[in-house]
Amino acid sequence: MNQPKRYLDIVLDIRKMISQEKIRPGDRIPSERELAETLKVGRSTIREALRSLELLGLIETRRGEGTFLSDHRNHQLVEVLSTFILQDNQSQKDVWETRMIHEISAIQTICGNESACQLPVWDSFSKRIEEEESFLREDLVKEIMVLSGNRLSLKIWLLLAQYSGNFYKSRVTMDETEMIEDVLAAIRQQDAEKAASSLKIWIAWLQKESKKDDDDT
Amino acid sequence: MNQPKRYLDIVLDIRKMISQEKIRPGDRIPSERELAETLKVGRSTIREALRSLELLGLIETRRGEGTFLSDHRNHQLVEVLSTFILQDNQSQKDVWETRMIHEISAIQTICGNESACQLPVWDSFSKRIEEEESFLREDLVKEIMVLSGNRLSLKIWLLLAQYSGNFYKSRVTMDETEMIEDVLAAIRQQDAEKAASSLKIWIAWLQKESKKDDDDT
DNA sequence: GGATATGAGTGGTCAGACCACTTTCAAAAA
DNA sequence: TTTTTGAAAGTGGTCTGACCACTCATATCC
Repeated sequence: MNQPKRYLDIVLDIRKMISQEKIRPGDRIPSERELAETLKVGRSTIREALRSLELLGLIETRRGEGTFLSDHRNHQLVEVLSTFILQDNQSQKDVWETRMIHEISAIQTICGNESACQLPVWDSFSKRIEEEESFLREDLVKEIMVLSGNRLSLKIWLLLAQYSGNFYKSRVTMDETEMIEDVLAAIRQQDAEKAASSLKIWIAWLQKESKKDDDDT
Repeated sequence: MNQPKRYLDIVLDIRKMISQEKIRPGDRIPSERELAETLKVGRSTIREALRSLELLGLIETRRGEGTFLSDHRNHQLVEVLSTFILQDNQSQKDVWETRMIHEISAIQTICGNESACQLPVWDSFSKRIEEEESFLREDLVKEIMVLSGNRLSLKIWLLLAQYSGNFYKSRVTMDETEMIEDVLAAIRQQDAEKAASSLKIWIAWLQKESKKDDDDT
């Protein structure tokens, strides 16, 4: 009789307890020793359940204080999973493409928002280009991702950026200033269509250059 | 000095070990006692790390046999998470939106591929609608995701689908057959523009209905 | 040769012991 | 009286050692 794992029951018990006791995000949940006693299991079993929930970002533990129901702002789950998922050598192409999916969607979202398009940030990038004061490629794209307002998409994007090699984290060169200006101009004009296509062109160029770098290595 | 949790290090250590030893899905990973000795920590700490990974569906344990690397398809994550996480309106919205980003991108990719658009799968869905033989919403969208050819995007989508509640996993109703037919028709015509907008309309409707369900609960 | 018993190895669970840390609150100092 | 101090209680973090239940390979017996 291969009985189901205790710690999984505990996970459900804790969930039930939380809903019954009306514990809200940020509230403290009973201590490990307390739970062990009321649920009539060993403390280590309780801990296995709690550690699982913690890795999922559902609870938060502070030594000396207790265990708290998380307000699940942090999906650290995604991070852990991705490091596992991406390790089976997914083609670099998929990473670039997927990151681009998020970037294109973000820039289109922004173009639908007038106030976002008229932010001084965009002018500041243009100015830096004019004055030949370089900046990180990532900074510009990150601005777009943040302003899109989708925090989950931003998280995924940040993750993907890590897997895209160092190229994305380096500075813009003279060769690409024109493409970047196209993107910035499209944003100012709130032209979602043009913004998307300009961004695509830039990213495609970046990907090609990035590949060159890889071959050198 | 509030040092970081040991078990989190262990999670990373195990991941490193997996990639270094070239352990593939289905393979056995070292026993708990072995890991405890080589990583120089107590067995209970190892277990906390392993239990976490198990809840994520990354590993699978069989009493008397050992611990095995899973092919990350596990479900129990779904139930636990869906009941816990995402009462937060904003993050729920983000999940839907992000999933849609991937879906729209996938359908556009497909429309650029003639052979994919003329697959008999699409007709089979149409036929089932005509004959009022229902099917799972997820099945149709999953087909789109798979055919897009981006495995990373597919994996992220699968993850997000787990967070999206049960609604996506239920069957299509009469109310939405027209919207679905629009999508299928656009695919057949390889009209990326129309396919994207039709899909958007359907998803928006789904999201609204899903919300109704939540309110009832 | 085939059925059976045994033992080694594995995960599952528990109890108890420290440790490091935080909070609390009463006693001591101002 | 007010402030400071510090001891105690409570918490999570970790380790150890001990069983249990189970699987599997091997040896043993018919």
